[in-house]
Amino acid sequence: MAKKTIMIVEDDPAISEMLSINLSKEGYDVLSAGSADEALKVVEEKDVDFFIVDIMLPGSMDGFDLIRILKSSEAHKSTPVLILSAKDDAADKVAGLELGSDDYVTKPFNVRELLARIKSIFRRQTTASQMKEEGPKKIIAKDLIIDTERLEVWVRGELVSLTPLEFDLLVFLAKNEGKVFNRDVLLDKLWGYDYYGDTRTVDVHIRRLRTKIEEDPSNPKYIITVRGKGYKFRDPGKEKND
Amino acid sequence: MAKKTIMIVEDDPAISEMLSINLSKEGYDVLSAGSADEALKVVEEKDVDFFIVDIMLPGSMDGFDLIRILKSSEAHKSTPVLILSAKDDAADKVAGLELGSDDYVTKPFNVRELLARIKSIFRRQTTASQMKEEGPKKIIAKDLIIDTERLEVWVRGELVSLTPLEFDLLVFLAKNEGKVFNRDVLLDKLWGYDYYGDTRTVDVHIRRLRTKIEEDPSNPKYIITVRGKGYKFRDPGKEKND
DNA sequence: TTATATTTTAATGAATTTTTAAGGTTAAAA
DNA sequence: TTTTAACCTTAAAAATTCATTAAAATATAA
Repeated sequence: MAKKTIMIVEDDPAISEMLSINLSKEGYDVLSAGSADEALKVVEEKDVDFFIVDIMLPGSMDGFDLIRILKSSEAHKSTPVLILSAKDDAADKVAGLELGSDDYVTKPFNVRELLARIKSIFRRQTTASQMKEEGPKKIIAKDLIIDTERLEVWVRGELVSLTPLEFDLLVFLAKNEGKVFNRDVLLDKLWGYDYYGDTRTVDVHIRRLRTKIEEDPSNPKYIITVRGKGYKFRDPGKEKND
Repeated sequence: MAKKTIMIVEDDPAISEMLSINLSKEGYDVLSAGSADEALKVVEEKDVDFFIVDIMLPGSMDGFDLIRILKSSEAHKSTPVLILSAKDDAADKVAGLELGSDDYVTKPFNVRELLARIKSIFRRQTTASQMKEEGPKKIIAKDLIIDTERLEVWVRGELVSLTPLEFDLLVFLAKNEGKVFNRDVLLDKLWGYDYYGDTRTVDVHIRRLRTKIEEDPSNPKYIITVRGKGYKFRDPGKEKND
């Protein structure tokens, strides 16, 4: 059987090169691109059997856009795609899987594991469609409805407009109703491991979220502060502890 | 929380000192070494939680050698390492990443960013260890329910509000039901090894905890004083033993 | 590009938590 | 009984954490 060709689409040259070295060592042919545009150009000329795609890419297209284009092309509609991402965000993961990606790996990753996963994907390269459902499409908590499919949030019958970050934050907290998350965990989950900003930035987003979904933002019913520990989502409709 | 110790391995005293001052200001304990040899000596005697390593070092070993040795030791195989380098060389970066370093910063660097990166590396380290949650999510002792996920405590059907320290103290004692801890051990476990305050401060927190969870705080059922020895948690539901 | 929306930083004050300190109480030893 | 050491209790000082706002920086869309 001919050598398989793997394309890495990743803007960090260090990661790209490290992957390239390791994949070559494993016996794959490797192509690299630093952006989605570049990747599409290369794909025109070379045969690619597998894509490793970073979500965060420079330029007008991100990794999702690239995957969308690839999957809509005749040549690559069933070529495996593995997503690399800085954040372990369920929404991103779902989005990727819905686009037809085969795996989702969070940076920083273990190289051995990554190689194993690639091998495994090649092995079971049958009809993929093993999309695992992650939670309900709609989250309803009292007067709050979060539609994760339409990306809409309704409060007391009104559609409210959230920014992407606010939406992700709300969905993450709501999907883990009751569980307390400290700021560091939230930064990792929603901003990604390579976020170098201030931890207080979480507070500000919580505040803005509250002004949008709470009746009285200073006395929140949904997004609760657990002093010294973090924040949690509460469903005011549910009764006490069991 | 205990203070983290960062070791700087850098031969340029100007850079070393500048980093040292800034890291101290951020609340870290700082150790310095001017060569790999020196670093290895210090590591024998002191606990180090993070290494900042310059690649170009005087003597027979360079930064890569040092990292290789550290990573092969049991004590530091998973201690974070940040590489400082004068050249923004992809090959060096790759080599560093392959050795297991966590970040790579090129001189001259922005101090603010460096501090942020260190913080971020610590962040994902702690979140990684938080993943392996041990013990049950709920601790139940007679009329007392401790929910370690929601960070809630229920007493006789009522939700009581504890401060972070009170909560941690209660969880620690309850997880070790029956075992007696003296004040010094409690200070070590809950305040951190570098706490230099009064040992009586434990009494005060025990007192406040009792007023919140005990029916009669002066005749406690849950948090028992063992005179001359310390405190222990008891489950009044269980039968007594000698 | 400019304009607009979003995100981050920074700074203040308020509220809560933690520590200190000091006198009171209790239990065991002298 | 007296003494002593350990513990309890309370109040106030000190430190920390959070909410809030506005402005600066950044990203996105027109």
